[in-house]
Amino acid sequence: MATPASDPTPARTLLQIGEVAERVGLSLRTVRYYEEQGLLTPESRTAGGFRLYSEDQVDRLLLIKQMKPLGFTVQEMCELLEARDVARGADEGDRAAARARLANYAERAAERLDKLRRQLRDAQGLAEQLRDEATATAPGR
Amino acid sequence: MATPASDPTPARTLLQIGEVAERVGLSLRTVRYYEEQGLLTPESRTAGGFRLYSEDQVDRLLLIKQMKPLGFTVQEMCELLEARDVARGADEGDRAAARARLANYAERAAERLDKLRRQLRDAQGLAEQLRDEATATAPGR
DNA sequence: ACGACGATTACGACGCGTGACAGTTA
DNA sequence: TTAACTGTCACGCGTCGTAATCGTCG
Repeated sequence: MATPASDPTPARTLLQIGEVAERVGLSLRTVRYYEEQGLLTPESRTAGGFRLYSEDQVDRLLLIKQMKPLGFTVQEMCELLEARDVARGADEGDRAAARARLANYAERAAERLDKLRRQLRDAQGLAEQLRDEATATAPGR
Repeated sequence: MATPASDPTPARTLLQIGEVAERVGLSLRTVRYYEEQGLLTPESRTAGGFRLYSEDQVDRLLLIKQMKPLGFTVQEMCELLEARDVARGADEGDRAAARARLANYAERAAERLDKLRRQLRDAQGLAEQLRDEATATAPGR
């Protein structure tokens, strides 16, 4: 299933960093930066050292990209993803704790969402107000 | 008019920076920083140099605070506010151009809004997903 | 003259990347 | 050969925090 021990040859296409960056819409530098910060490690490397990424990792990067607007720092995302990994892992004991941490992050995400929503409302009114002022043939005088 | 020459004593309460900062919810430092960047100049100063702000300027600061979430840089807000000032000003000729610029900013604000909305949607799904993973009694196994 | 408040200046730090470069690999 | 990739170091930007030192207000 998720971890097919019966399939020794991982024939899944592995991409190198350029492909990945292009697909996700990040620069090579940024992808390496994220790695440096512990956000994702390439699944493997070529003999020569080229990074090789799986499709899952591309998804992970996309996830990261979606998370940013929530105002999470790289470090937070790092911890969050790590918790998620554990929560999906095999170790029953660790999973509970990891899920708790995940819940914690989920809650924070929800808070950020609310904040975002409020900001959006404010900003919406503000944008309208701007438009009004811009298009008013003559101000209130 | 806007400048009542017949009222020599501007009895409007002027606040000094501490009051202003507290009301708006910014630090003194930030208020001074905004001034440094050209966002707002205190209406006047005491003989000794203390900054004095009008109520209008408090509003302006609140406006600025609401604008930030839209991703405008301080410089952009600076230009925007300046355009607004001119658009409200007396000079008929300048007003047209200023309103055009304002419209430009309004449009950009609208774009940012859309972007915000999209991000919000993404993030919303993401937060749910997180919650699901966190609360799942057992993952898909 | 006292205590709260403010001015100015300057150094620093955090978060998030972005070059630039010289060497290696495909 | 050429394009893509490597690691490393350092830099920049925006947004303030903080502290020192000194002046002002009532």
